[in-house]
Amino acid sequence: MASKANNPLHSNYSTPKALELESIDFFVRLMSLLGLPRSVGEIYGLLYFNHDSMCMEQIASKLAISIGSASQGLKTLRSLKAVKTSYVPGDRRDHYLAESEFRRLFSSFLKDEILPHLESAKDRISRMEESLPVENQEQSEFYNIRIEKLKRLTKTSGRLLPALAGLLRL
Amino acid sequence: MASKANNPLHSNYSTPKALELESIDFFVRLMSLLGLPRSVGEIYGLLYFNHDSMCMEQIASKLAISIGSASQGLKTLRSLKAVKTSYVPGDRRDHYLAESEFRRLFSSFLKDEILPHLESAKDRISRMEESLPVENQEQSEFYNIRIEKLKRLTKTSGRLLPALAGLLRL
DNA sequence: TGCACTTTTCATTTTTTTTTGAAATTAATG
DNA sequence: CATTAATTTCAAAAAAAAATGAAAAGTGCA
Repeated sequence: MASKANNPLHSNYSTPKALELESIDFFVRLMSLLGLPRSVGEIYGLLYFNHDSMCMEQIASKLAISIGSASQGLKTLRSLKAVKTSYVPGDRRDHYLAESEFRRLFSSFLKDEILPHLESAKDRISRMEESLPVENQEQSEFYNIRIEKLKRLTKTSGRLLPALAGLLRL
Repeated sequence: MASKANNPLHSNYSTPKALELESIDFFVRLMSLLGLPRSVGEIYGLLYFNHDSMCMEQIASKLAISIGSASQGLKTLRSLKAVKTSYVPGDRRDHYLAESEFRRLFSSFLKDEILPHLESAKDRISRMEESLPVENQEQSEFYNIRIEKLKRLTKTSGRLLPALAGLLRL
């Protein structure tokens, strides 16, 4: 414990409680908007205002969640590039810091969660075209217009979303 | 039934089964991406390739869902302006058609689901600023930078999202 | 290599969300 | 205005998602 006080890597400042709670609240809501579980938001919210890195056990006990949740949540955050690990000499545990560039988080999110759906949407639209009735003129017209709109939707999304992520240099 | 065959408002064309299934599949996934329940996607997917309007009972029985689900789902779709009702003479039931302009759907979605969160995020950030410690210089610096990033995130989102909805004139 | 510690995995439990369907409400018709 | 049809509501059931925690797997150090 004395070593921690002397270690320049540890500032020993603890986040003010009220700030920490607001932060957790903020990110729980944000992550839930992205369809991510509560625990992921809690972990990121906790790390976001923490000057020092934390190991998994600290995170779990501070948030009063299980180590299973913490492990899963950190895995998700790592895959989103929303946390980075920091090396702490003399400690073999992994230590985590929040990646405060949201752009990374959003662009990984787009890549992981949205783009795969866009891909499969294209396939689905192709299958729709194959299943169109050939006979009736008036009727085909209606179906073609609808399919055209779906194509525009996927095309526009495929262009707009990555551009959006790029704009988010916060 | 003979009256239906003679009624110009009813084209009597039924959507090809394969097309209908692909459509339902497509919109179930899309709606689920927006956090909306399966039944909402099913209903919209069914209506999207239907030339004629359908009443709630028809929708529920075609999709094999309860009338409770159908009622709830249509309520959601109405609030998103994703369906419109059409008047059918001599029938007191409501009849529904898909609104095929996705722009409406997305802009209502933004207004209903996203913007309220942005509002409350602003309040939360204000509270964070109030709970900052006044003492330590070095430490305040860190917190201020983080809070600044949150502000930029909410400001950028508040500008970008409505602009995005505008761009979606599909 | 073997030990001790750390992290991940995953079957089970808990919580949350969605669906159901019957009762209540609303609205149209004779 | 009473009857009947259509729709909504909502408590309960079912399904889906998330959290738990103990066992398994991984990892570094002596």
